Amino acid sequence: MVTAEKVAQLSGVSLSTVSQVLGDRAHLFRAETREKVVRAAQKLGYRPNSSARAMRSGRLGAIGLLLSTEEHRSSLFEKMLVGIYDELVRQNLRLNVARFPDKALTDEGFVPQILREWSCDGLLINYNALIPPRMVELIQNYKIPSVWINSQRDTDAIRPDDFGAGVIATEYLLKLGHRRIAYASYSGGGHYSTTDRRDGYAHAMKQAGLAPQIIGAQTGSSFERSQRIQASRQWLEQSDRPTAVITYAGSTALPIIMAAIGELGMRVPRDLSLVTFDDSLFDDCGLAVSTMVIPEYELGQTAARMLEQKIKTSGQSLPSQVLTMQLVQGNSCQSII
Amino acid sequence: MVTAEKVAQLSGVSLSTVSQVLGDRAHLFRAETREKVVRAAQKLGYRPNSSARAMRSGRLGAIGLLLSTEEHRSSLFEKMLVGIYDELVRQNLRLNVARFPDKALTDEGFVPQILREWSCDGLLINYNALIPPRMVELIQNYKIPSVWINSQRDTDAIRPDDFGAGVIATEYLLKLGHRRIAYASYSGGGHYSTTDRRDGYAHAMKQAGLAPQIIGAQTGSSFERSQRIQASRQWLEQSDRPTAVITYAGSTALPIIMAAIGELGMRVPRDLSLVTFDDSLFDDCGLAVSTMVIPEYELGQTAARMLEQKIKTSGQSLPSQVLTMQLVQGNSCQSII
DNA sequence: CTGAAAGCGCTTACAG
DNA sequence: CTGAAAGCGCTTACAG
Repeated sequence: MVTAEKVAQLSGVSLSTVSQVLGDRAHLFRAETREKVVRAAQKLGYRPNSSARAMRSGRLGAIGLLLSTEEHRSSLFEKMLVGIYDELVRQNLRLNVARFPDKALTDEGFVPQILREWSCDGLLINYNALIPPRMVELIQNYKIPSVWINSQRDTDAIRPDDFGAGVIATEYLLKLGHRRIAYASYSGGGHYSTTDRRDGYAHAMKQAGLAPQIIGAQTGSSFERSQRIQASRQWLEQSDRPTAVITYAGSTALPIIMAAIGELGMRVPRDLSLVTFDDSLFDDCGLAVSTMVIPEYELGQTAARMLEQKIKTSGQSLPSQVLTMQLVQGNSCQSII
Repeated sequence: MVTAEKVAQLSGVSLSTVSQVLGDRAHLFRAETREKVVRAAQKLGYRPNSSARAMRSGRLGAIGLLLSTEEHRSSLFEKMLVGIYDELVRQNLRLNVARFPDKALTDEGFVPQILREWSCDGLLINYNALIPPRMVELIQNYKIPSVWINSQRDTDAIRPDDFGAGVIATEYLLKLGHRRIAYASYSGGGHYSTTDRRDGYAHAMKQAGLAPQIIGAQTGSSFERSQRIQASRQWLEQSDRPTAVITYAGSTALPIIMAAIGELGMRVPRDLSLVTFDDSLFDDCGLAVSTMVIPEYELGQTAARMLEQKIKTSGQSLPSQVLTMQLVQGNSCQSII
């Protein structure tokens, strides 16, 4: 193992000189001394031990990202991760990823190692589903500065505005002249977005004096993938079928498209207008579906910023933030006026 | 900040007693002493400082995962991450994620912080595209124990057997009686899998005395998503169209399905058999496409194991591993015998 | 059965 | 302009 001590020996200066030259006090030393030290460090492949530094500074130089093992949409996940990471790089912080099942946390004895040891300056907590009470308790007990991602807490949380997005999507289709607008969701799940998007849609419909039409799984249940095309076909075949549909996610839109185009000979957007939610313009199948884009990158980035803030103020509470979603237009909507 | 010292004070014992009771020497102490210490630690919310421990042990207790910023399939990414993580938990290791663009590494002066500082015991390197020579150089220079994921290096690497999977997929369709089997890829990219899967297919075709038919983008180029349905339609309309197609990924299969089913009124598998590559059975659209499954979880898990091995033997070289892919059957293939 | 002391690798006042 | 020394929070041989 190469230590600063060894660099000092090789370059014939003291340990503290090495530290200062390689740190932010290089300007205090003669060019000659600096050169000697830098050359020796390079030759030996010296890398300062981050633990030693952390001990001195009292800061670990890392934050932890806590993930549930419950299913979550992975592309979302990656973009958020990148947003977090980019912000951390700016602050010279490392990113520690941890992950454990909700179930483990209901067990009284279980304390995950990221909480048990002091190895991060703060925590980003990304639980798409419900947050186990015991987790909140553990974190409060240990007084770890934390920010909750995708959570509806009043403080120290950040999430996208799912309700507002439901409204925006609906009003967009209303403006195109649609009246029979449905909302479809084939997956259940305890996350608030499942209800919020739907409620935003229903709210906008009622505002326009129209009756909401909800298609698909109710909260908690979920359609098997293999049944989704068939289920879509059923409601698409009815004579008073909607002229436009808002889908919970791209994965909801796909079987609907398959049923409409493949089985019933319909065209999009000629016979059916579509708007979906996703993390970017949903065009996996070659057809660009107009999308309410979840700002995953910004979510991650802002969460990281909030956490840095909290770490600086040793855990002081911050007001929660709600990020607006934007509609990105594809080729899946048509005016029927 | 709560230190072991404070726990010692509160419980009226010495610092070293606290350390030993909370460590793995608890059995050496009287039950009464143990209780006192544990209670005090709990009351104060004591968490041992991992840096201090790391300094003593000479091991950081963490490994680093290096990611390229170049596009990669995100769901793959998540499963691999989980495989890595599960294995690390078993060894009580933390996971540090880092990420930087290939371009940055061509810059002579740039050394990413995960390499510049000594903050991990070893590195998992996941570059789907080409590995910048400078990165290899940096890692060798610093003598960091490393394992390369998705790389064709002879040592210290792990990857799935893309060539073999191409063969398996083709032989499966041959056995079902297909002769006009095509291979389709709409994306380019420098990764070896692009060529290996195709070459495996071509190899199996030639073995069977048949001429390979490659459809779509050649290496390096890539079809825009919006053109993929149209492109698919073109080759599907020809009179001698293939009866079966192997696609590079699910994202290649989707527009083909859309063109076949939606535009040409074909059925799968009646009029066209499909096999694809993906990280799990590809049924996004409600139709289960038979899939050569990339063992992402095992890839991550095994890579982590290899790295742990290397860390123990202070970086000694390990032979590379190649993981076989399995065919998971959906409803997209039909015998035509 | 418990405690005093050394030391892991650094940084930073302080002395010269 | 450079160096000796203290100390960050732990663990572990060693003494008692």
